[in-house]
Amino acid sequence: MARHAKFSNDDVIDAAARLAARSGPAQVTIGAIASELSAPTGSIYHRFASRDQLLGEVWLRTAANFQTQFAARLFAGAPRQAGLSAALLVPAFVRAEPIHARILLLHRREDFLQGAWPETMAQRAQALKSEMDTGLRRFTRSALDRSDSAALRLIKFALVDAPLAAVLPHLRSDEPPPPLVDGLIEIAFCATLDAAEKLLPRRKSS
Amino acid sequence: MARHAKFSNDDVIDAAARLAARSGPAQVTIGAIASELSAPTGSIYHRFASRDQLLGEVWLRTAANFQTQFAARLFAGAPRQAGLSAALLVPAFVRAEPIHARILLLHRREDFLQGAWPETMAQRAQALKSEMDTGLRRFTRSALDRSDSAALRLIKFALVDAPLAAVLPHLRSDEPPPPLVDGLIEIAFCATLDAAEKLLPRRKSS
DNA sequence: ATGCAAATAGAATGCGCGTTCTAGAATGGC
DNA sequence: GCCATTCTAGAACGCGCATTCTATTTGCAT
Repeated sequence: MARHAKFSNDDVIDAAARLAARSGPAQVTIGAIASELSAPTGSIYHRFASRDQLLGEVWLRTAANFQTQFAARLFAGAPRQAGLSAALLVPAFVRAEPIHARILLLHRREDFLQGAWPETMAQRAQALKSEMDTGLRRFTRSALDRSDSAALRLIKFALVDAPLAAVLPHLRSDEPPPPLVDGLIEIAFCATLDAAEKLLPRRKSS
Repeated sequence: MARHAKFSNDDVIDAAARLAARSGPAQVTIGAIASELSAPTGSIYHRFASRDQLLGEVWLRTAANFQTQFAARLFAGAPRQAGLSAALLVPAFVRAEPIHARILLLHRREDFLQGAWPETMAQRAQALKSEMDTGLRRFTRSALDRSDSAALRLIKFALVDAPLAAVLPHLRSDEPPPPLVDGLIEIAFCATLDAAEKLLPRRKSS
């Protein structure tokens, strides 16, 4: 019925993702994507209604990819084991998919879309966020037998914040994190969970 | 001899800093600064040769401010005490000067000046970086009696990366970090230094 | 073969922002 | 009081980029 697309939807997203990972979302101009693909600028708009739609898609696809793996690890086995495995996903993800990792961890969501997100994408972003929130809450209950905000904060530090911190310098220099990084994450994870069990009384909801 | 300046050099930097902290360096346009000051755009250029010069100044002033305090704490007393005190400067700085903290910790240096830094500012930035590097190296020697890269990486995690991670969620939501955050930082700091003393043999330079 | 749907192709448009330019006003030394 | 100097004031310019518009091409259904 019609001419075949030379540049697929994913071709465009991939090109945008490469640019974003390399030099940040601000450098992802329609012109830059076009020349990365050797395509004319107009063709981009046959796939995406606007630059915002495209950049939002880049971010959402990457975030969903990471969160799926994270959630899978978080509930595979005994809490302590599974939690550590989830925490160690962070450096593993950085090594396996440095482009996606740089997109997700090196830039803030607001740098992709400065203004408001298009309605349907805002919903998808919100869905990802609640998914992560309820996952962490569920994990906190199973690991500490509590779900107050202090317990949640501790778990989030052990599972997300500390791994991110350990990996960040290597993301910035764009080199794979050395094995030592996994050690740092494990140290922080164990120390935080030990402290949580020691300091926080169980079965109390402050 | 001449007319008095209505807007001082620091007035301009402060206005730019407020805007950068509130909505990121990309939103710090000359027009935005001007309207923040109720000044005409032209006046900005009587103080700074270009937007790059101004934004660079914002970043450098903030970084120098933080680093001075950090270095002071790092060598005030016994290593373990002093190190913890330096690590805890991070949340203290966020509470005391949220604007400067957001500028320094929430955005990357490259988001302030995308291209190359003006020569003299590049030198000042480099000087700050080496100052921090040698400070950390000196601290590593005094705390662990080593200065190989593994020891340095551990110390940097305990002193910089982990505190940053603990504070980051609160910077994003623009609320002062609760006291619990100091606890997290202390836990990570002590665990990392304990592990370093246990795992790394002393007086070896790998 | 032929027409139409859906692409490619890239020039044209409009806008936002950094920077510069022109005018007018204040200040202090003479 | 007058001049040189340095500011305020804001309009004007030019460039880069998102978006749109006008061809032109392609391939399947008929």
